Amino acid sequence: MSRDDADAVSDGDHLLKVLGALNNPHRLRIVAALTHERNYVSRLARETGISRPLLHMHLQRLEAAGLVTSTLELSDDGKAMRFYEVTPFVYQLTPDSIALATETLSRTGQREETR
Amino acid sequence: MSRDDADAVSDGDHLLKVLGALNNPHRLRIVAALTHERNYVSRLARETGISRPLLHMHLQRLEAAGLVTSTLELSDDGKAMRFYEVTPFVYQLTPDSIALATETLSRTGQREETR
DNA sequence: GGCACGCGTCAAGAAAAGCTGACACATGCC
DNA sequence: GGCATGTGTCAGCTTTTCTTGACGCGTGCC
Repeated sequence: MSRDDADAVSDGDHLLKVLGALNNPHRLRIVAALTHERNYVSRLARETGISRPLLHMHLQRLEAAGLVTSTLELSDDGKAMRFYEVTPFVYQLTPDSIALATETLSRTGQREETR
Repeated sequence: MSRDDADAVSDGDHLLKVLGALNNPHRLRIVAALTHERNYVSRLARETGISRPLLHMHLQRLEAAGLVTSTLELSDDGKAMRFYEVTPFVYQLTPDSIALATETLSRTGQREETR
């Protein structure tokens, strides 16, 4: 992760990405589930009732926004498993923090891509 | 608006609506602009470079989420003008606050409609 | 080998969000 | 009247986002 100043959002594009990552009921549930315990995708899929391909995509979105992280681990019986866990993020949303973040927002409707 | 406990989000559906309202560069700019000064739509449209129909729609979304409010006023020369201003909202986004809000989230992918 | 369980990806359809260009209405001013 | 400025709405197109149903790959176990 490249940012430690989690509070007071300073980068508009990043804020937008976080908002986009959180703007979905499934993803909120996923964050909630991972807050209780780290988990690997197949199990998380079963517990949340989300299909694997879909869950995969949602996790990607969350990870791209830096809200969760993943690590590939090997279970006792040799299976590769990807574990996800939430990062301890803190974002304060107020008119002022938004006004501030807006100053560092790239042009108009430009959907930012951090490839 | 029906909620005064702006901090600590407790209602999942409401949180989702706020996130959705903020998840857009134009709307962030609008909030920022209104933070500096209240404004009426036509002028705001000129200043932000957003077309009126579009701005209108964005303002509706923001208002529906309770982030801005509007009042219809009459200018000196008798024209009806709709003024918008931001509400002093405060939302804290953390894994825990989200986990909490998730408990009061309506079924799965159900996009809430507060008609 | 066949089955269970993990990982991941792709194509394609369905649904939601974003945006534009009319259009309608009202008032004040020259 | 004609023009400027304000309000609002609607139809329809474009772009994103969401979602599902195949696939492919690998390992351990009976």
